[in-house]
Amino acid sequence: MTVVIDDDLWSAVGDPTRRRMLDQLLVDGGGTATSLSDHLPVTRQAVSKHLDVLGRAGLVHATAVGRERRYRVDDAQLARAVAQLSAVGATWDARLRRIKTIAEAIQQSQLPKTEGRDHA
Amino acid sequence: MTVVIDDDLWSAVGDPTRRRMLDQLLVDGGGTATSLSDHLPVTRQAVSKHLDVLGRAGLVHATAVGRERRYRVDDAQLARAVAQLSAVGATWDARLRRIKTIAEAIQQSQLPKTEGRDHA
DNA sequence: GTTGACGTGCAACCAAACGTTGCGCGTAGG
DNA sequence: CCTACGCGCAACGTTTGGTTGCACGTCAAC
Repeated sequence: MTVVIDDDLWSAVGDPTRRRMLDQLLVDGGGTATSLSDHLPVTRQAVSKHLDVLGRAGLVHATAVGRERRYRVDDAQLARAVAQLSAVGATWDARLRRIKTIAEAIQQSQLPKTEGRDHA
Repeated sequence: MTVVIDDDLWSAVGDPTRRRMLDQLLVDGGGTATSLSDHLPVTRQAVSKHLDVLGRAGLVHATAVGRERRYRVDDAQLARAVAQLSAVGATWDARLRRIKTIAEAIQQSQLPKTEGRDHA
């Protein structure tokens, strides 16, 4: 348990702008820094830097087309990212569920002494 | 579609240190800035600031106990965060699946003209 | 009660990340 | 040729994650 997390992938996906960029790239099936910035509240430069980050995380790949630089999402890598998101989510969900169960058990058995503190 | 995301929740959970703090708090059922910093590679001050961020996001609540400040995870809010994680994951997963399906369809029907570009 | 140790909060400071503007260069197209 | 578009680079400002140092309250032991 305590799923091994790729912090690079997480931080890449952690930024709201980058998430929207990925969304956009998925919907449009690809795009350039300029085309992405058209639909985002940030400048082309900012988008370009984000694309660089996403590229280093392996989430997107670029191909030069004339004077354009066209980016596409790396399906496999995004799938990995999604897997990690749901993994962490599942872990927390499990912990929450376990806590709730314990709480109910304590309430039922009426044990005012047991407080759930195991060690330091 | 395009699930509405609470950027405050996301960014709260986006930081690796904060994720570990939440993990720790869940496992131990609560803790203080000092106790958390013992198991983390950062100082008590840094942890304190993170606790502040988590507090503003509603993910933890503090109760003063003597000279200690004991923090506990807000189950409901963390559950919300988990929901958002899996929501985004599900969205991307769906898009990926759709793309893959389209790609296969194109390959099967052998249409060299259709390129999937709808508009700008 | 005094004294010391522990836990906190506040302030100053540093580095990295996100964002901006301005500039110069290559390339496509009238 | 010359305009306009798309891009990269550099300088700069601001927010964020992190550190150190210090002062204050509280618990406990003497």
